Amino acid sequence: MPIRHDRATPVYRQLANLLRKQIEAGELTAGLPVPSEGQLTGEHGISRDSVRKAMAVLREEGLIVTVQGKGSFVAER
Amino acid sequence: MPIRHDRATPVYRQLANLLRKQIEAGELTAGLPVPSEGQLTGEHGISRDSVRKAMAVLREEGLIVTVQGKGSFVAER
DNA sequence: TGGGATTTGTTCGTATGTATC
DNA sequence: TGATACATACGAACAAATCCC
Repeated sequence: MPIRHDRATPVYRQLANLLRKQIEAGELTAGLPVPSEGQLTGEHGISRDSVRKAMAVLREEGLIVTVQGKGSFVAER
Repeated sequence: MPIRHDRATPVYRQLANLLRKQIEAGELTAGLPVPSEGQLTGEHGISRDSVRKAMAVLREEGLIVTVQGKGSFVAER
């Protein structure tokens, strides 16, 4: 499901929802990296700003852990 | 002409324009290296980010070729 | 064999400006 | 007014390739 510029749900929330589903479905595995900011901006055609906001949401939910210079990783649970 | 932080033309575009002129004027010769990222950041007082964006522009224009660990070189034509 | 220096490649961190809704 | 979104710009850390001694 592509991300839309629709006024109902912000782009960054759509991405956060998408990634959350992939984590819960096990498509993104604990300990392994989530696609990088660059990857996600390219894949979805959105700005880095929106990607980072989405990651911030997941980080606050405890679903990912982020390390400067390395990437974001699916949290162990 | 020094590079300015002016909002009309981004820093990285200014540098791309500058280097393009030097290539077209033959001041930077085919097969020889373009100044390194470190050189360009120092000379112009701009960030590596901006330098790399400028190089990306010239690379897409086919004016330079870049090799990791070696540098960027003026393309043969 | 090894290590150090240089250079580009990749990643996240932060801030600012602009535009839109 | 505030939230959203994009672009620009600077920093910082880490990774990989190349070169030389």
